[in-house]
Amino acid sequence: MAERIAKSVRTRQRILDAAAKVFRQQGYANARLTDIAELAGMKTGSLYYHFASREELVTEILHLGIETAWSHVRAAVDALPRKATPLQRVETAIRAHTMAVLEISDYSSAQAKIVGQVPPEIATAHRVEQRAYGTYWHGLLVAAQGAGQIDPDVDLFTVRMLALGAMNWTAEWFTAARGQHAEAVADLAVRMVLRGVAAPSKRV
Amino acid sequence: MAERIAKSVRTRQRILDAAAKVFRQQGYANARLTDIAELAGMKTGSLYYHFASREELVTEILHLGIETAWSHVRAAVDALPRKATPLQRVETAIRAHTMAVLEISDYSSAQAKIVGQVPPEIATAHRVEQRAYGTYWHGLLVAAQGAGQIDPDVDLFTVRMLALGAMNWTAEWFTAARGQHAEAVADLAVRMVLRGVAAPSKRV
DNA sequence: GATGGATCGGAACGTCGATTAGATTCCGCA
DNA sequence: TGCGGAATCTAATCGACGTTCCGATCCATC
Repeated sequence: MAERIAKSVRTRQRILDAAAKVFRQQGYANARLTDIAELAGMKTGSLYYHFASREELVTEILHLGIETAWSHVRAAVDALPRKATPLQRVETAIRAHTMAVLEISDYSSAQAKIVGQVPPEIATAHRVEQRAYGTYWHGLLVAAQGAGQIDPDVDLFTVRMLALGAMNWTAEWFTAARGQHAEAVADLAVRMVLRGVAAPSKRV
Repeated sequence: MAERIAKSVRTRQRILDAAAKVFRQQGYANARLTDIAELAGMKTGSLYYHFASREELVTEILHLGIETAWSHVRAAVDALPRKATPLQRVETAIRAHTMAVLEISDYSSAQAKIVGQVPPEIATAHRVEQRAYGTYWHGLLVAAQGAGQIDPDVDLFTVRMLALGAMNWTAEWFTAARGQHAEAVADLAVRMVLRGVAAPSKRV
C-alpha cells in the first residue's frame, strides 16, 4: 500500500516535471497534453487519472513555479550573515531569482514564460500568489531604501517590476548552449539593477 | 477606383488596429478571430477578404510592432544634437522604446506580449526582424562602450537582453489606470539600466 | 437606374485537441 | 494461483475555433 501511494505520487511528479519542461519550451498555447504525456512516458488519457483537467495542471505549475523561486530566494537571503546590509539582501535576491529562472528550476522558468498567456480565470487565481511574492520583494526593497541604500526618489513598485521583468524575460532568450553562463547573467542583472552599466566616471 | 482601394486599405488598417488591441489585452492564445472582428465592426468571415489566415494577421502585427518601436526609437535618437554622447543616445533609445511599449503603440506592446507565444514557424520568420532591431541596439551600445561610457567588462548582448526584457515586460503589468505615468516608468528604466537604483554613496 | 466589381454577412464545414468511459494490464497480497 | 484495486490504454465524444463558400449589399461608373 505504501508503495502504491508512493508510485502515484511519483508519477504525478513525473507529469509535473514533463509539463514544466514542455511549457517552458513551447509556451502555453503550443503545449499539447499529448506532448506532456509523451514526455512523461504515458498516453494522453492517462493524465486524467492524476489531474482533473489541463487547467488544474497549469495551475499547479504556476504555483510550483513561484514557490520554487521564492523558497530559493528566501533560502539565499536567509543564509546571509546577520550583519549583511539590506542592499546585500536585495543583491542576493536578484541573483537567486535569476538563477532560479535560468537553471535551477523548470517550474520557475515555465512560470515566468507562461504567466502572461494563461486564460483570465487562472491568471486571477494566480495573482494572489504573485502578490505575496511581490510583497516579500517589497519588504527587501523598503528596508534598503529605509537604510538609505536605495535612492529615496525611486518608486519601489516600478523598480520591482522592471527588475523582475529583466529577470523573467531571460527565460525567453537564455540558452546555455551558446556558451553563456547563468552566473554571468545573474551577476550582470545584479550589477545593472543596482549600479547600472554606465562607466562610473561618466554619469548621464 | 481610388476611393475603393482607399477603403480597402482603411478597413485593413482597422482590422490591424483591432487585432493589436486584442492581442495586447488577451495574449496570443486567448485572442479569437471573433473578438478581433467584433472590435473592427464586422463578422469573422469577412476578415478573410483582407487576410488569408490568422497566421498572416499575426505575422503582420509582429512586423508592425517591431517596425513601430524601431522607427520611434530611431526618430528620437536621430533628433539628438550631433554633439550628443553615445551614452545619451542609449538613454534616449531606452526612453523611446519604453514609451513605445507603454503608450505610443498597441502594435509594440502587442508584439512584446505575444512574441513568446506564437507557434515556431511564425517565431522563426519573425526572428530575422528581431535580429535586425537587435543589431541596431548593439550598435548604440558598442559606441557607448567604445567611448568609455559603458564599463568595458559588461557583456553587451546580455545587457541588451536584460534591458529589453525590463522594457518589454512592462506590457504585462503597466496600466495607466492606477495613476502611473508612462514617463516616470521610462525615466526609471533609463535610470536603472544606466546608473542603477542604489544610492550613489553606498556601493555594493 | 443598370451594371459589375468590391466588400461583407451568415451559415456551414473540418480539424485539432481536451475530455470521457470502458476495457485492459499491472501488481501487491492472500 | 487467484483476487481486487491501482494505473494505464484505447477508442470514442465533444466543443471551440479557424476556415470556406456563396449569396446579399454597397457603390462608383456609365
